Amino acid sequence: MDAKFKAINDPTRREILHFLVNGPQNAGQIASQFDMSKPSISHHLDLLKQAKLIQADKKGQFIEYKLDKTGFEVIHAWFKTFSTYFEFPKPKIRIEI
Amino acid sequence: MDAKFKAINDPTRREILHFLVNGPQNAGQIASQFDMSKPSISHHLDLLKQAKLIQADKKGQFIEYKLDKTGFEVIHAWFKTFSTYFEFPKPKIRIEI
DNA sequence: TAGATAATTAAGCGAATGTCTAAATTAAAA
DNA sequence: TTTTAATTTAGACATTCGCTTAATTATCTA
Repeated sequence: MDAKFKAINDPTRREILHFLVNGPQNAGQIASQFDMSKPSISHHLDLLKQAKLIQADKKGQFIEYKLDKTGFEVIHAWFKTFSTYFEFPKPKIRIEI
Repeated sequence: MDAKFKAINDPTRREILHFLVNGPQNAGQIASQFDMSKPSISHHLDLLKQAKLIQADKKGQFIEYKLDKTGFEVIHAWFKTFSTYFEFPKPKIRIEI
């Protein structure tokens, strides 16, 4: 639990998560999008992995990262504990009969 | 944005938020539920307030705190940017005609 | 097998975080 | 008005965090 909130606390890590919405990327591709050393990005990836917000798949010499539903669901569940206090805006639906 | 993620990163602050789901409480009442000094709790309340996750209402000598929808909606919106990648479990609805 | 490439691990350092005690502020009560 | 109570502000200190460079591990290729 702590690891997940810690993971999303950092802006670089949140940006990594957003990049991965467009599909899996390997560590080098991710790092190339930041003005930051590769070891730093590697460390960020490690924290995201520990939080189960991303998954790592080793593909030969490369390591491919993608979003992991597991961690997101846990955060989402925490968030929903506040829905008794106030409802969040929902997408409108329309039913025609 | 950063302030909100920072605010929910700390376990004490998350616990404060949960206490306030049951209704407003003043600073002393909140502090009494933690094995921690009042100034520390006061500081946590300040960070939650800056993040617009809680609101403060001065009532005479007391200060009453309650949840603030503003901040929660911003976090919720961030979270929803990942819904294109995977859907989160939704409550089932049933329509009878 | 030797060399090059992808990525992580290790070590170190300044900045930010969370906690405490002591002091200050504000409002109620005697 | 003096005292008490509720709360915050200030200052100090240990821990954690995010970053860097250097070293290590693992894999591919010539």
